[in-house]
Amino acid sequence: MSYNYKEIEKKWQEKWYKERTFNAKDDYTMKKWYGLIEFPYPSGQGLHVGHPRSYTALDIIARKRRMEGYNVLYPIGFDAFGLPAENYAIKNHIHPRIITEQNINHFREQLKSLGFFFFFSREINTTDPNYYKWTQWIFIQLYKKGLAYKATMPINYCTGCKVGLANEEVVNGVCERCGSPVVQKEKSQWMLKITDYAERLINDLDDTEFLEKIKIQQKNWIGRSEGAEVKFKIDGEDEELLIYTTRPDTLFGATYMVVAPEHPIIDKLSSKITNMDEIIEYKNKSSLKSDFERSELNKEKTGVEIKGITAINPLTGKQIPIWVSDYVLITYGTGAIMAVPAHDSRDFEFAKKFGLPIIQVVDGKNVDLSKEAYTDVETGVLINSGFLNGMQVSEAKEKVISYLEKNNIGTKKVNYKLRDWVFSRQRYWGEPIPMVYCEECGWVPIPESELPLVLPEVENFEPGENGESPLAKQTDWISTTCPHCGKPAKRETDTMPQWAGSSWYFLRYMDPHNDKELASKQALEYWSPVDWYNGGMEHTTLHLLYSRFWHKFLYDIGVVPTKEPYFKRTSHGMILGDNGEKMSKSKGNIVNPDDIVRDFGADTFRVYEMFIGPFDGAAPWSMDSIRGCSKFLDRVWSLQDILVEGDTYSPEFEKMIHKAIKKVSEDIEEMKFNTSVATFMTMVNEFYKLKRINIAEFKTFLQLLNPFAPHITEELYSKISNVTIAETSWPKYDESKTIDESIELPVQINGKVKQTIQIPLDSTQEDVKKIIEQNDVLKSLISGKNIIKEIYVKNKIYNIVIK
RNA sequence: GCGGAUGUGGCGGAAUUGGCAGACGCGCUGGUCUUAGGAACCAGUGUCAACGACGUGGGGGUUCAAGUCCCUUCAUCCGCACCA
Repeated sequence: MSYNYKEIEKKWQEKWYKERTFNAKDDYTMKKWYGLIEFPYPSGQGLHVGHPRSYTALDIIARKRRMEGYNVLYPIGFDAFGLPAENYAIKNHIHPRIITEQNINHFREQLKSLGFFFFFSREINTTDPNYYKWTQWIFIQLYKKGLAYKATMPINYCTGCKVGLANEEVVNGVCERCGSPVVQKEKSQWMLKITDYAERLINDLDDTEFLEKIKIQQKNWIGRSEGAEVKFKIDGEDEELLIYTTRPDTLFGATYMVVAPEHPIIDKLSSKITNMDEIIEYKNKSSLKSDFERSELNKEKTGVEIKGITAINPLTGKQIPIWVSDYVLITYGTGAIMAVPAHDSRDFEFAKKFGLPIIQVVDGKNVDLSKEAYTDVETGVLINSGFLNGMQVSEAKEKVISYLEKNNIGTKKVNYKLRDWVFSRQRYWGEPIPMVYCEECGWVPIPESELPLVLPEVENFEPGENGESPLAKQTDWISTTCPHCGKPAKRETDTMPQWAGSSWYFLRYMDPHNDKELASKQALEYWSPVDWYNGGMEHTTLHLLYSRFWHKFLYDIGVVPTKEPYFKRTSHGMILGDNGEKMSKSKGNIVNPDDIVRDFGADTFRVYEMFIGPFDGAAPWSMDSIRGCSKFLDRVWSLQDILVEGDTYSPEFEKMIHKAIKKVSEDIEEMKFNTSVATFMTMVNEFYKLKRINIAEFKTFLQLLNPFAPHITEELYSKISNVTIAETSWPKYDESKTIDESIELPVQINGKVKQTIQIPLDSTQEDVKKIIEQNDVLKSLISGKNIIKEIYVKNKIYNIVIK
């Protein structure tokens, strides 16, 4: 028989959200716990079944923490700027604000229908001027500290969205959002100097409890490498070519140089270059290539020798040719390299193709330089390398760097793959960048007293022809006066990227209605840092890195009290369609959360998503399995039919309950929710086996299950108690009562289990042996055989080796 | 190419330090009750030539004992990708 989940869930949700049961307390002397999930983008499709996986997980932890006596903060909000609303606005001529508001209302109802512990009283919305006032304020602080700057540089330009993108938003040469090709375009952009924080963004990971794979991915993304910068003289000129290398030890093997097509030396020495036409042609060809084409063509190297100039290898003194090739990137290192074809596979390939000399400088076993480069680092001995001969690679690196530094031809240098953050978007639906351009004073931030700089109302949301922001057409709004000199000036028309609002939202939750500061000092002191942040792996190199950067900056200017925003970061796996593929409209395998709540109830939905598999892994949806969870809750409901009196655990169940408290308590901390649910199911099976459960047992069981299935458990609890589960304390277990006095010991003969015998806990080998000798089956197996060895591992196993 | 994972019944998945492989759920088989069953309950369910043997992607090794440790190999997924 099914319980009436519709009525019960509605009843408890009304109580929770109307009475604001979950609000954090303002008592800053209590121990606190701040749990955070990534706030959703309120898309028109509504909630996805993937959202509740993460939300339920931290909801469980939040509810447990509250029962453990913590002052809990588990907030929710909406990351509501973004392209889908804007694109919808362009198509349907509805203001994005209106669509966003509708979507948020829909999302909020959906979230409430799942009974989350969220504090809707603290709800935030990144598109609310009272919120983005502080996003703009942070930008101005960044500007004041020189961390926001305008630069004209080649940017990734999406031909579909007509907007500049950050490197992180370009996937396989196409736009992450719309899939259109991305090309390079020169544009004046606001940039944020995240590279200044590269070292700290790596090092401070040590102070956090992020999952190891998250730390590794961030470190790889930042891409720190140690090496040297070396100056190569241009023969007969007063010019030098600066290169970066991680293998300064191989300098004697540098037989040619390569510069990126965009390298300034080409223009600088154009009068000396004899094949300028050829070079220009090559430059043009490579600038037309999109990122996608460049990586597509990465098998076949192209390039042109720059004739008329040569460089001098500073160690050998020999003249070496300079080439231009797009396998060297202007954006990394110095945009120029020394090529050591013997020990770098790209240089090797290039040298082979163009017949350039290959000189081996590191000796190694089984090296065949006619086939491939020998790139094994840190092993091998230097040869053909003058004063480095005979040294190990690591030693040679040190020696050559000190030689370079002494002779002023090079320095030790650390490089990063991370680049500065392109912060401008030529779009309407984003935070206006609070800057004014004055012919006299240059860029000037608007006075902080004028914040927020509100988005102007516009009629037309289409981007301009030349990739201009829609705001560029708002001449009234653009015209202003310079805050510095008072002369006529123009506002910046670009807006901020979607990552802006989400880079600090967790701070606003601490004090969401403050109109004097982004949050009060006391609130920041008390709630910082976020204790536990769960989100998707896809945000590891974008949102997570950006927000750590902003937070470190806010720490530096004394706004926030901690170096790191998040103490612990975990991630959830994706929920796939029932065919094992990612849910998508085109595949027709989308599951709508509303349907699940309607057909099975929120509690079943929550329990199922926790039972579906290991939290960290991808898991396919299964309508059959969700029925199993529905059945389980029906059986929980029917436990009241076999309920008997009793205010202590009965002897039959005492062990099981203590063990379950331990197991579930530990599982929740380790996010092993699936095995917790299995524990609940086993318990219910046991109660039905004896056809009884007493009130004490029932109460504990309901408390343990409550974070997973809050509605049904509160309803059942209300029938036997006049307090709610939320007001009770998390059950405690007695370690001694989780241990059995008598255990089943497997006995093996030659490693195969033949019998299990009952023995008292902690029996000695002699005692166990006596029992074995009285066992007929074992006796007959051993008799007449030669016992070679007997192994007894206390309370685990007894193995007899016979011949 | 580099980095990160994963591989266990028909399916989703369990399994402290190496110590009874397959918990829990789905599905399936048989039964009970029912006018009926996409309901409930009971029993069974790794494989096979079944009182035994074999079984955690494949091959090898260490060990009294390996899903777990070591070597090697294959497959799949994810992230990055000419980063010097």
